[in-house]
Amino acid sequence: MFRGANKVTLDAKGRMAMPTRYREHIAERSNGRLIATVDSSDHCLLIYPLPEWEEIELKLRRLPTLNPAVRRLQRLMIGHAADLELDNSGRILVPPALREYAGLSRAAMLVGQGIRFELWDEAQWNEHREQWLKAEESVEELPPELSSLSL
Amino acid sequence: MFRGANKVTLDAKGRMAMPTRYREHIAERSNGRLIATVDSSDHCLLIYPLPEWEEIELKLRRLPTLNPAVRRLQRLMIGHAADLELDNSGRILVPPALREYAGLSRAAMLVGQGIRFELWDEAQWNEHREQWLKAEESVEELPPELSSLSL
DNA sequence: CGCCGCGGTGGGAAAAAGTGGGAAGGAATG
DNA sequence: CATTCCTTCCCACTTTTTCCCACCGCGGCG
Repeated sequence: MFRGANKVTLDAKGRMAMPTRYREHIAERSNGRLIATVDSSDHCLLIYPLPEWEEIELKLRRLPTLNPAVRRLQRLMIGHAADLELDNSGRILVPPALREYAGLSRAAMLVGQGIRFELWDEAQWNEHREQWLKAEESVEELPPELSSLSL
Repeated sequence: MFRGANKVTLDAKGRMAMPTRYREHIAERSNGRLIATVDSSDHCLLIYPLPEWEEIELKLRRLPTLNPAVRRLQRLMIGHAADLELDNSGRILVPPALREYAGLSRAAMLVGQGIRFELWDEAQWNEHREQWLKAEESVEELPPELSSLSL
């Protein structure tokens, strides 16, 4: 499982060094193969080991093609998915189109989220983080999914 | 499986280079033979390897012929299907009628969607993409197919 | 306090992919 | 039957991408 927020940098060619503590797990889980795609609700990227992504893709493809909401989600997620591979130095090359979508320049945050990572531009990550904290403070009514949660 | 968005160009003769990473799969799956047809709901083209298309065509032909919506879909999809073949340089020649339907000039996007590709005029792809993203932001009520999805 | 090693970073060279042009073959029309 | 136009195939050039190597900095250990 991937956890924790890591400060990472993208070099001029768009390469990002995967923090070493994840490399072994990725290597044995998926032979160094990852999939990056866009997050449809925030301007950040989602990065999955290949096997995990394939399950997601299957779920998406099984949905009815002629439903507009389904089609939209398929186009965004499958349509923007890029194959990535760890190179000999443990880096991945983030394609220009995805970099642009997430507003990635040099300073970025790689955030572990269980089966996947999220990759944020560092400044945007910090902004959103502030907002999430504020939102939690001023919560009055919890949605039913959360009201019975024990943490 | 096909995924990801690829910037491609149609040259003056209407030829499009298939990105190399897909070529091998297409070559062994269908011997380089593809079918292009129109998308009935958006002005883009759908491109299938021949075996996949044949299944789709079968599904379409099995539907009740007297239903007007069925008839319409059959006429659009089967009626516009064109045989394509990868040439020695890995390019396909997109017929003028289909180019016109999708408003294709020079800059285009080839978008992997599982068993098929979608081919969009680049400008139109970008416009639609903006709209889809906006729609995702302002989602209030998820359709039942999506409400329990975990990605 | 210094040296050794690993992780991170950058740049350069070789290979491959994309693009365009040209020539040859075939079909259609006058 | 000949000429012209269109299509298809092939070759060569340019640009991009990928792979590899070297350097730098920090941290740990002797």
